[in-house]
Amino acid sequence: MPVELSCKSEYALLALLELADVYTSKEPLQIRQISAQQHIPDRYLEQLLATLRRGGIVRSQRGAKGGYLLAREPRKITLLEIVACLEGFDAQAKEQEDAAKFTKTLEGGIIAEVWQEADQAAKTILQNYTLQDLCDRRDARQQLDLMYYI
Amino acid sequence: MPVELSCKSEYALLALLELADVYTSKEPLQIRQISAQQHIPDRYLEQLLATLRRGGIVRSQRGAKGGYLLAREPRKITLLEIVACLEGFDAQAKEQEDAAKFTKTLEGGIIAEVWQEADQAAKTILQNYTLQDLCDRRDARQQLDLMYYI
DNA sequence: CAAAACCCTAGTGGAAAACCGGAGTATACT
DNA sequence: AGTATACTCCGGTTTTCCACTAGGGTTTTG
Repeated sequence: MPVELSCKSEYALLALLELADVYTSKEPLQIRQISAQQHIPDRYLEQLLATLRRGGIVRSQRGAKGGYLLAREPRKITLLEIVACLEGFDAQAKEQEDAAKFTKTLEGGIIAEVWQEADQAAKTILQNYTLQDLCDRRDARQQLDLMYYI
Repeated sequence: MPVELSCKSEYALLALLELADVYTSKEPLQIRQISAQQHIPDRYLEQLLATLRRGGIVRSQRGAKGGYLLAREPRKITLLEIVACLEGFDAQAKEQEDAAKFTKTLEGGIIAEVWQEADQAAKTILQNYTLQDLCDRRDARQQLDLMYYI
C-alpha cells in the first residue's frame, strides 16, 4: 500500500488519544503514564512529544508534577497536522521536492505530478479527521463490542 | 508526504514509458538501451523488469536481438497495477494487515482503518492513470515547452 | 536543595532498499 | 553446429533509514 503508517505516527496518535481523553481535566499527563498505557518505549515517546510540542500540537509543563497537555481542543487537531509535524514535510521538504521536480527530466516531472495528486488525495482524507473523531469512533466501537458481549 | 514514490517504482515507470513509446513497432527494447536512456543502473533495472514480467506487465524475448516488450497496450496498464506488482501488496500483505488490525488494540485498529481509507484514496488515483495517460501528458508538455521556446 | 519531570543531542543496531557479480540458458545469425 | 548476444537466476554488498538507546542538562515543586 502506498500510504505508510510509520511506527512513529502510530505512537504519536496513541499518545495524543490519551491526552485527548483527559483534555477537559486540564491536568498534565506524564510520559511514563502514556508509555505504560500504550506500550510505547518511553525514551522514544519523549522525542515524539518534543516534536509535537515544537509543532504546536501539545504543550508541556516542566518540573515535578509536570507533563503534557494538548495545546488545543481535540476538535481542532487534524490527523494531517499530526503526521505533517512528525514526518516533517511542511516547508523545507516542499522546496526540495519542487526543485527536484523541475530539475528532473521531463518524464520524472510527470511522474512526480501524478504522485503529488495521489498524495493530495490521501492528505485530504487525513485532513478531514480530527483527534475528536478518533475518540468518538473508538467509543462507538467499544459500545458496540460491549453489546455483543451481553 | 504520506505517499512514497520509491526509487524502484520510478525506475520501472520510466522504463515502461520507453517501452510504451515503441509499443506499436513490436520491436523489443534491450535493458542497455533503456538504462542508458533513462540513467538507470542496468543490473538493477534487470531485476525490476524480471518482476514486471512475472507480474504480466511486460514480456521478454531471450537470446540475441532479444529484449522487453509491453505485454499489453499502454491503455490497459494502470499505474496502480505497476506499483502493486513491484511493491508486492497483492494478497499476502493484505492478509497480514487485516490480521494485525484485529489482533491490535482497539485504538490501533481505529487508526489502521483511517489509514486504510487514505490509502484507498491514493490507490484510486493511481488506478485511474494508465501508461498511455503518462505518455500523452508528457507529449502535451513537450509541445508546450516547444511553443514557449519559439 | 533534592527529587521529579521535561529538554537536547548524539549515537547504535538491524532491517530494508539499492545495487553489483557470476554462472547459466535461450535465441539469432552465420 | 558454433558463437555472440541478451535474458535468467541467485547470492552478496553497500547504503540508507527507522526505531530505539544514552547521557548530561534545565526547570519546577516541596
